[in-house]
Amino acid sequence: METLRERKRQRTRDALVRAALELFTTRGYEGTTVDDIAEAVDVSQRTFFRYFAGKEQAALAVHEMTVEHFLGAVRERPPHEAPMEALRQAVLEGWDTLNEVVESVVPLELFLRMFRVIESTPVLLAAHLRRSTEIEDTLARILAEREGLDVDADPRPRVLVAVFGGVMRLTERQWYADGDAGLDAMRALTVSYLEQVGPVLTGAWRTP
Amino acid sequence: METLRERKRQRTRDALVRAALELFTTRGYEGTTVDDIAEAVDVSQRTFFRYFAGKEQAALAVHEMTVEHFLGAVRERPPHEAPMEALRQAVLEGWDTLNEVVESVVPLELFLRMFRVIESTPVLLAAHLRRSTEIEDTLARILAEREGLDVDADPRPRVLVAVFGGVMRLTERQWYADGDAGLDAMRALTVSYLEQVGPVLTGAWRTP
DNA sequence: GAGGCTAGTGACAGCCACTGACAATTGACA
DNA sequence: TGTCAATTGTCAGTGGCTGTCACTAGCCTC
Repeated sequence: METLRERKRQRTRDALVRAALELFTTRGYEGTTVDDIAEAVDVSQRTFFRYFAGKEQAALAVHEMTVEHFLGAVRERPPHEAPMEALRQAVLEGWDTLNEVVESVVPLELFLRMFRVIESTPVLLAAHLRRSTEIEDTLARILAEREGLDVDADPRPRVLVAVFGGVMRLTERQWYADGDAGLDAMRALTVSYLEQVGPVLTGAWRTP
Repeated sequence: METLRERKRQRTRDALVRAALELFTTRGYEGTTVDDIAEAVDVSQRTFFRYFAGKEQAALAVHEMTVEHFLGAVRERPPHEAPMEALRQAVLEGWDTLNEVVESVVPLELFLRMFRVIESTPVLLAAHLRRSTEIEDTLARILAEREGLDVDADPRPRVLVAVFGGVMRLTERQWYADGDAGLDAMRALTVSYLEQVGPVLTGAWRTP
């Protein structure tokens, strides 16, 4: 962020994200046109598309920042932790420090509202899920390297990450279904669901 | 499929699906316009949209039939089976009998080619994944009823299905990555990944 | 500090997915 | 056979997205 040019560019991009999220969370995603967003920031529609590959990308831009944050947390977990525990700690750390990451662009509250728009807008949810599978691939590679395994020869990293990813998406979905829950509720759900994975596989449900 | 009207309608729909899949698998999804498909069947573009809510839906139409087939198989599993085992048997049964389901509309080989187009086309993959989460919700309800549980009070059905779903999506992804594998390879991957879920969670990877 | 270079932008034209409205046609059924 | 309902084609329009081209503004060199 040195030159004036780069600063201006960053400011335009942030302004577009803010305007987009503000509009999406009030008028809805489909109810907002790209022209609306561009007009709110006073740039041309063409310029919007020079910053984002599509309307979706603008909607998911802040989310993407939190993903990078989470991946960083995973990479910095101590090597002695078991793989699943490393993932668990990294997500929890992610929720706990989400505030700082998000607030550099938009208020946390706007981010949470946008989260719900994503969950409730089919095309956004779809894009979010697709991105999640890409993240799973990255995660599998990180874990494989951690454990000194070849991710293409040993299926275990991918299987573990698949299980973890499945539970994370369940967490998001249920957090959304819960209504207007906050980050603390998200954290609690994460803990709760992850600790059920083991027991649930035994299958002796009728005799608790 | 009684009246002439219903038969004609079904024939038009099947023709659209066949034409769509044929074009998608040769020219690619993005490289095919709705007009192309409509023209191939000699109907207007407007008519296409009376049969499908969008280009995506036509691309996923055959897949949707296999989903219904799978859900039926789950519902008919004997009640004494443990939940995860019921899911496991139902998927395997699904792969084994896929042929009969698919061939009523398109050749199996075309379906498999289309499967690869879905996996490699971002917007289609996204739509497919979103549909998968809806299926998971249905599955959780089926399992809950099976076990006499309240799906909203007891998280276990959803957690189990989330794990299962995660592994299934991994299966699809790896099957695609394998290149030009057939249904038997898909079946083998399913078995292999599911039996690794238990061991993988213990986390003692470095001492096999 | 003048002039050239390049990134960023606006304006315009055009493609394609998708929708609403209306008129024409065709099968169903009394 | 005539009426009703379902199906279809045509047309017009919206919105996401892209290519092109000329213009401006920050950057860098001499």
